Amino acid sequence: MADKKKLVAEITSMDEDFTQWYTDVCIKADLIAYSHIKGFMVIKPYGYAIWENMQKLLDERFKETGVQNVYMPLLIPESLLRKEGELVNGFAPEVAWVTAGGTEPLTERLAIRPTSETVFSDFYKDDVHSYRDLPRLYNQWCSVVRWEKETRPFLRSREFLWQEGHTIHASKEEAEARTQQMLNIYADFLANDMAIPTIKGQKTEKEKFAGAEATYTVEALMHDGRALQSGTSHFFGQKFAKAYDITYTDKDNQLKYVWQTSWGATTRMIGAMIMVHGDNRGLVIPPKIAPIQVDIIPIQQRKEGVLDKAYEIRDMLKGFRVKVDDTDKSPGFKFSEQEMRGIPLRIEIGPRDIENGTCVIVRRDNFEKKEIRISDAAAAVGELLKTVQSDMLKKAKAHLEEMTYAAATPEEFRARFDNDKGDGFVKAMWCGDRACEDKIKEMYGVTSRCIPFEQEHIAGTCVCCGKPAKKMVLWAKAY
RNA sequence: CGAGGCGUGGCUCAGUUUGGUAGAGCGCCGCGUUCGGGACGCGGAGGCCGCAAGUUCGAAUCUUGUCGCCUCGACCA
Repeated sequence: MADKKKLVAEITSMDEDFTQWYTDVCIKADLIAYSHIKGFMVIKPYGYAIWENMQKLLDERFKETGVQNVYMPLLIPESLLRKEGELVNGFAPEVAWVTAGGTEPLTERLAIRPTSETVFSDFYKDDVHSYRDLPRLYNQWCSVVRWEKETRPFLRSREFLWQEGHTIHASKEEAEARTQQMLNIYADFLANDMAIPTIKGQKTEKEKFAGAEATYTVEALMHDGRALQSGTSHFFGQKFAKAYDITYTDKDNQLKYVWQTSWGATTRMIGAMIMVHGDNRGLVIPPKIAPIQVDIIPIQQRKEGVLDKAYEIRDMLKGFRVKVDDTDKSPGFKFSEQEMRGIPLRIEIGPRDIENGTCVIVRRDNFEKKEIRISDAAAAVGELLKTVQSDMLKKAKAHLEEMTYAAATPEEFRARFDNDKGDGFVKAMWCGDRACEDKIKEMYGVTSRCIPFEQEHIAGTCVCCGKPAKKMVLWAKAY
């Protein structure tokens, strides 16, 4: 098509410059605007609607497991933050501080929460007295601030929206089970709602959360072959319980420390959605979280009856999220905009169709186009949205598998990573030494993403040092 | 925090070398014609040239300082 170049002129091709493509999509799809402070972005209505849908679907899953929502203070006194050493050390470089109230300097400076383990712990300390009070399954939806050096929309902003669940339990087993349960919820949500397949596993000592005893993660693979941590769940053991003195009296009248977990997922998942599903025309949103699922575009809308028919079709599609684009832009403009915004289905309706009693329906994910009877619209849309949703997951799964390699030897490992291309996940054996992890990162810019739950035997020796290997690790360049 | 780049209508930028009446395209507003892949005509609105101090008769342009943004590294959801 002669106009093809012009059509996509506003979005940089992802093959040409993936980073620029990503930024272009964020802006052109109307998700965000930059603010005047580095790392703080405006999430526009369309972007926020995506987040709201994600929140709703996640929140439902949480609540099904007994989780309750709460809200905790934004500010944390420095003394409170400092009670658990590892957490402070982990976050110290990126904490933002409040040092004055009005015109008066504060006697103790206050941290803007980078995460709320300390606040929850401090609260639980007085809130829980008996085994009858356990478990506590609290979650909050809020924003946190971490003063990152380099920032990118959704992937790494200084303020980001998330949920943080913080639970306390009477037994170690129960807390560990909760950690796994929440990780499974993330994996399930990502696969079934966001159409993003992930690899589940445990973080190494080097990569685990500051203060955690064990950190579990779901790792997704972006279109450019880089990994993105898309949800984490931590088992804290009794570390915070001891630092913050969270005790309860058990059935046997003994004073005991609680067992604790936390788990979080962020607006970063929107970045994952963009980079997993997007293409050179822009965003592609999975139907279950798309703010608009069907965009009805009238052709020659000023002709008698066209707009009426468009509204009529909209009314037939009750139960779906439908928009009629009745602005006076040209149809070509509307097509491009619908594609840029990743709306899963487009219905074209013009005088020609009306005469035949048909309309044209086009899929965003693969541009497949077909003519259907207007009377069949509701059934066809319902069917197609399901198909698009599952096809998107299939496609993403195929990409993940295609981009996952096994490296048995240092040479094979090098061959995958010692260049700008050929990223992806690499499964390789590891001896368990931090030194090898550090060395691999230094040599290739590659980090251990996780020790997958589903272990395979790739080789007998470590891919770095050649000593006997303990675990198979999933390696990748990461965002 | 290191290295580079950039601050001029909403956006992308020209103008800065050589100081002399603030420009273009896109977008926006109005009217009309269009409409099956980013339409067109006519009319219109919109700028303390990031901020501050200096040099000068005169500064978007020169000097100094300062603030901010972008990209890439080290650190991180």
